[in-house]
Amino acid sequence: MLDIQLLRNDVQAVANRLALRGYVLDTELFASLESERKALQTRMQDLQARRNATSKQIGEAKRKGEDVSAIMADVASLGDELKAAEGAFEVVQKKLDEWLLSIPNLPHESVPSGRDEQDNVEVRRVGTPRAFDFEVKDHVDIGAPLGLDADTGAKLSGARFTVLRGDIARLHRALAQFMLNTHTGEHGYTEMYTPYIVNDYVLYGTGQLPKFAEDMFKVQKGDDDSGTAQYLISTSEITLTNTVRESILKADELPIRLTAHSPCFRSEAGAYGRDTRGMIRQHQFDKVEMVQIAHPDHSFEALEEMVGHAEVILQQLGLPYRVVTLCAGDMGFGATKTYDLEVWLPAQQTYREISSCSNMGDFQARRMMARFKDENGKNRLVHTLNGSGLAVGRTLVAVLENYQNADGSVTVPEVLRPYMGGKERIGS
RNA sequence: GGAGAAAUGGCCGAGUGGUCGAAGGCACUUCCCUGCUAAGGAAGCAUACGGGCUUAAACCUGUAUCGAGGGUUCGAAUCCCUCUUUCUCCGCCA
Repeated sequence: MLDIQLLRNDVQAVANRLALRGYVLDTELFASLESERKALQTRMQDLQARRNATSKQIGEAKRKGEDVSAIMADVASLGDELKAAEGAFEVVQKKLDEWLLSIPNLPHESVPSGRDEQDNVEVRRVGTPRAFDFEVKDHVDIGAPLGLDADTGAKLSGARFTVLRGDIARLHRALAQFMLNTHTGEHGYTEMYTPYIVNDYVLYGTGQLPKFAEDMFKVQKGDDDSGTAQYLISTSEITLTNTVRESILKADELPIRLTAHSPCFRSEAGAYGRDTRGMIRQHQFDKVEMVQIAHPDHSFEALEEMVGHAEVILQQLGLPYRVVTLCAGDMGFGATKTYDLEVWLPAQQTYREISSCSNMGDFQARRMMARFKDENGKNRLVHTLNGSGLAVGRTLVAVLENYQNADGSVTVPEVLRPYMGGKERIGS
């Protein structure tokens, strides 16, 4: 959520920044809602002040044993007037809030302009794609004999669900363990285990709601759909970031670095027909997530660091990748700046997203009311960052494809062998 | 699922329908006093939003907030209803 003061002070500047990401800000709507709000709020507060003053008078008069019927008659109609004013104010305030919640974040100055992924800017390439002296297979063909079982997944749950068995299931687990151990052991993150089902207001905090309900899985207890709506998390960014909601942190607690391994559930509405083959795009996938709660003055340094943390995983796994800065038009709703890490997939002869690291600025903090007491004792909003470190399913895909051998086996990357009982290859 | 108890500021804790944004204590900040450690004294110390003033802040002023939402009332922390959470006991359960 944007700071409404920013809009009040200079709507046009905000509109211009938002235009960079292809968002058209309805400045006229804002102007009319604001003037309405102002008039109604002033009126409501005046009435409240009058009510309070009169009530106080009545209290004093009664204490002295005086007759209060005259004053009572005076305020007889006040209650109704006040009720009407409050009602009208709430309607406008709610409209204003909803509108504000639907506006994406402002891109940082360092973000390249552009419409879509065509305009993203490559920052660096690391590692050299391996030269194969045989015909490479994609992960589906390599994985099938090793226990990657899309048919059983479909039988149980439908398209975009996969069953893993045997060594390949273990390799999948090994990847998550390795990532988690690296972030906790080397990068200073605290390991977290969090709920996979969350209340709807939590999703307002991180920005999935109100706009992106169709991307989520909604759940209910038994057949009871009354009460607070609940959703499966689409990323543990949601739970990790919201751990600081509605709290006032101490400045010396920052930055808070949290990591978790969790499943992620996404409906993939609007992705019909895309990446239908294999494990690239699933309704359920595992991810090791990194979240930082940062001091606003240092959040962009923290972003660079976090990208580095994700890169370490790729480097240690020996996977070639590149880093791109997303252009304004390709960034997610709440981001001020985003780097994507893309891993080399030999079967597709291309780099595919495996991690996305974003600085959300104070956008989520404002929605969550997450603050800290600064050096002067003032409460300020924190900045929040999140990044995949990494998407486990896609990392599995990358390992299978990059480490495949001519005989159909797959070499286990060295750093994973301790997690695989010392095994050097699977499927031979 | 059943029965009962509870929810007040950073923390503890008082609160009779009226002068209560809320006693008191702890913690914290500033100052004073005291020749160390310690102790004593004074003041300050919630959040959000509106309006005024302002480049801005400070400041002044108003409103709201005592788990949440409704209601009764001229007036609610206090009375009524619903919900949430926590604790205790019983049942069920990985």
